[in-house]
Amino acid sequence: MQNNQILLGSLVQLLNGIQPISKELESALIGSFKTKEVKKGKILLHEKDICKNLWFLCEGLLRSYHNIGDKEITSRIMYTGHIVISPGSFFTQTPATESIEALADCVVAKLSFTDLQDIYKKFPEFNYHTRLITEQYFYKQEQRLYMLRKHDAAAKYNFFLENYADYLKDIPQKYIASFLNIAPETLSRTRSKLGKK
Amino acid sequence: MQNNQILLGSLVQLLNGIQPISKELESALIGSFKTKEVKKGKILLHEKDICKNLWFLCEGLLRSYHNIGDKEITSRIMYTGHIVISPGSFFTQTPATESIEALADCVVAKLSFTDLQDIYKKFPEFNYHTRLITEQYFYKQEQRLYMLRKHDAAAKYNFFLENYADYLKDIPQKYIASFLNIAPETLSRTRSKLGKK
DNA sequence: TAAATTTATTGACAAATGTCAACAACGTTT
DNA sequence: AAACGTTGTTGACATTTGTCAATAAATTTA
Repeated sequence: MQNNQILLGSLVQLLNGIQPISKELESALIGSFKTKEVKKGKILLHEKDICKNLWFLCEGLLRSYHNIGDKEITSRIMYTGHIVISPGSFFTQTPATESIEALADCVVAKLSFTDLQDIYKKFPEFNYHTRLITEQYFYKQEQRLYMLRKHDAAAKYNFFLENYADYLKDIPQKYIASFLNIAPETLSRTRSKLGKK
Repeated sequence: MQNNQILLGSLVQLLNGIQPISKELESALIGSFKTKEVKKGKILLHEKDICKNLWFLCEGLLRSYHNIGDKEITSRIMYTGHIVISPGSFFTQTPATESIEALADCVVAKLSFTDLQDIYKKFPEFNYHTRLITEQYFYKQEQRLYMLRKHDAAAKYNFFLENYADYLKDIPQKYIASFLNIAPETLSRTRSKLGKK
């Protein structure tokens, strides 16, 4: 395992891009994150557990999913550079209604909810950074909402291609299908109509 | 028009509930908001305009909508007590891809983007409040995402009943239908099957 | 209040997607 | 390489929802 400084480089860069952070905040963050490997297929967060950590996805690919009836529905797909939480559960520290699974071997850096609160206390200016990041994720989420209101399967799949093309080959189609809210068979047919893009 | 202090009472209460705000911040906020009436049918924000204001909905009912092809799609329904913006447009000060319309006579208090930035500068602790509010709205939005992935029209309409029952009679059915991503005819039939709840 | 306009309902039908089943392709393990 | 389990594809068909049209109901305007 490489050291935190290197693995968290892009996170620090992201924060500095919003507003330069002090050396003190930077080292508090780097000191609080614990990096670890998560193998493909492993579950990072189990439904009904409280999401006690925030993860920075240094490298890899994740999906979140929940169950409706007997069906498993993929709600988000998260790739390198993402900040990962189960929003409802993390924000309110209540049991999660979704699980998070590694779709590839990952390196994640985790920060506990309580350590994060300590950082907010010591460095209130950090609220500015996370406000802007939350705003960004909010907007991204809104775009997924628009996608789901698109008329037909082809339009939804095109949204996927525009936004997740780089990860296409690493995500099993059945997960893409449930992410787009269509049956796997429909996705298969849609793809062959569109010429297997 | 009543004075700001009264109309913004519930906003101040909301903020104090997160963390008590100083008298200075409170009066800066009350001084920066401008209240006005918006009549039913009026457009608060036009698509392609930049969302230069944040509104606090003191009283009334709003919807946001955008066009896909020749269809108008209602994306959000906002009622008394909501903080209202077009997220993508307000956060980045770029043209909006949606419009916001009054579904009833409203009283709104508006705060310009620049005045808000001034408040952030003078009262950096305010980032804490807005971070938590953004987190809350984020979570609400996620629930709408879940709703759209529900199987059938009845499940979607039940979500609506659970979350917007109080406003049922004030929202034309065609808007509810597009909010749920179903045809108005389908909603009409679904309602009669469920017994006109 | 009456007329005009918009919205909601209902029926008939078309189209898209879901479901079930069989089989093929792929990946993993041995 | 063979055997296994999983995933993806394809066909047949059922189901749901969308579309179009006619009418009724409600709302707005004159």
